[in-house]
Amino acid sequence: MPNKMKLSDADLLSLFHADPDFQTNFTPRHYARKTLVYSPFEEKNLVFVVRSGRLRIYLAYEDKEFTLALLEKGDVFSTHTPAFVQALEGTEILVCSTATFGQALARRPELSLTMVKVLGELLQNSIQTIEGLAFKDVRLRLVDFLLGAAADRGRVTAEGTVVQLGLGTEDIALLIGTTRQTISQIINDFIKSDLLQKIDRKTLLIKDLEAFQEMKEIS
Amino acid sequence: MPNKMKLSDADLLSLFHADPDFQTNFTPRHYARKTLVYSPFEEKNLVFVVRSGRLRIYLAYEDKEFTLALLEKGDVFSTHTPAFVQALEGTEILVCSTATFGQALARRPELSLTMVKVLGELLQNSIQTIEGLAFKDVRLRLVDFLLGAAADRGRVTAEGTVVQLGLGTEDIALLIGTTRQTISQIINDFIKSDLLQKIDRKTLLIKDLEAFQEMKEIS
DNA sequence: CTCCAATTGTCGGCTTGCCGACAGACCGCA
DNA sequence: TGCGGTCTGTCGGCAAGCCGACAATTGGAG
Repeated sequence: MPNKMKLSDADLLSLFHADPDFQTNFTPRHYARKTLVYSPFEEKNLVFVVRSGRLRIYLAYEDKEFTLALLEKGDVFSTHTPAFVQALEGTEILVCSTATFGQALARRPELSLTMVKVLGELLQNSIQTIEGLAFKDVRLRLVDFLLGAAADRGRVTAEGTVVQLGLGTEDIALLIGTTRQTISQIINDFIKSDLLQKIDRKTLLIKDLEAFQEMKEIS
Repeated sequence: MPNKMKLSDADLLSLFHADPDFQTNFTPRHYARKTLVYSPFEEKNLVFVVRSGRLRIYLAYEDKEFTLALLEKGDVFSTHTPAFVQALEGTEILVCSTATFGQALARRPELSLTMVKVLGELLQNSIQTIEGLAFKDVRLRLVDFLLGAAADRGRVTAEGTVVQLGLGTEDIALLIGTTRQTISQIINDFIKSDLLQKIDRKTLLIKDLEAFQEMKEIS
C-alpha cells in the first residue's frame, strides 16, 4: 500500500557504499528550514537522495498549494516533474544533474532499473492521488491518509495506535486538497465519536483502527 | 504543452524498422470495440504500442470512472499503473511483457532511455491532471481541454478552429472529472456567448480561440 | 511567569456541482 | 418513414465544502 509519507523504497543509499566511485557524481547540499530547493522554472533537472531532514514536494497555482509528497531520509526524487521542492526543516541532500546521472546510467545499466523503479513509484503515487481527488470526498481522503500514516509510522499501544504525524492541521489540509477548517471540523467529529484522540499538537491516537478500515471499505 | 489526447511521442515504432529482430519480442493482438484490454487485477505487467484504433486508460471506483488518457496509433503505454485499459474501437496493439522487455533493455541500453521517457511523460500527464483537479473548477478544466485538443488536432479555417474530438458529452465528462450534465451546461453557455459552435455531434468549431486563452491566463 | 505569535476551533453564508427526472433530438435500420 | 435506442439539454433540489471572520488555545521565548 503506497503512501504519501514515503516516496521510494529504492535504497540508493546502499549503492553509495557499494560503489564509492559512483558517489563522486553527487554533491552534498544543505538547506535551511522553509527554503526553496527547486522550482519548476529552473532549467536544470536533478536527481537527489535525502540524507537528513524533511522535504515537501508541492504544486502551486495562483495562491493555492497542494502537497504531492513528503520526503525523508533515504527517499529518492527526480525533478522530472514540474513541482516545487521545499525544505521543511534543516535538510541535507545529495544532488546529481540528470545529465551526469544519464552518463552514470550508461556505465552501470542496472541503475536504469532503479530509475524506472523510482519513476514507477512516483507514478503510482500520482495515480493514487488522482483517485482520491476524483472519487472521494474529503472525509474519506482523510481516512485514507490516517490509515496510511498509521501503517507507516504508527506505534501500537494498549489504547490504540499512536501516530506521530509531525504535521499541523494546515499541513494535512494541503496534503489532502482541502482547507484547514474542513480538516479541523472532521477530526473533531472523529474525536467526538471517540475514534480519535489528541496527544499533542502534532500527534494523534487512533483508538479504533478497524472503524476506519470499515469506512474505507464500505463506501 | 502536454495533452491528454496524446500520451507519448517516443517513436518506438521506428525502432521496429531499425531492428526487426527486436520486433520478435512483441506479439500483435486484436481487440474489438468496447472490450477490456487490461485490468489492474491481472498480475502481468505489459508494455505495448498502439498500431491502430483507440484505447482508453481509466480508473474506476464503485460506480464511477475517470479517464486518464486516450491512446492512438503510435502511442506507447506501460501498465506500471493500476488502471484499466479498454478498446474504444477495433484496435491492434503490439504487446510485450515487462519481463522480456527488461531483457531487451539489458541488451540495448539506449532503450532504457525510451522507457524513462515514457514513464516521465506518463508522470507529467498525471501531475497535470492533479493540478486540474486540485486547483481548477470544471469550467476551467474544460477550457484547458479544448485548448489542448485544438492545439493537437485542430484545423484552422476562416470561421475558426475546427476540432474533431471523436468524443461525446459523456466522454468529455469522464476525461474532466465531472458529469455529463455539467459539461452540457457549460458548452451551451459557450455557444450562447458565441465562442463555440457545434458542427456535428462529435466535432466543435472554436470561434474565438483567444477568448479561451485569456480565460486560462486571467484566473 | 507572562506575553505574543502562531495554531486551532467554530460559525453562517454562499457557490459549485451532483443527482434524478424528464423532454426533446438524432441516428441507423428495416 | 416510422421505430427504438442512444445521446443531449434543462430543470430544481440538495449537499459538500470554501471562505471570511472571530474566538479560544497553546507553546515558546524572554
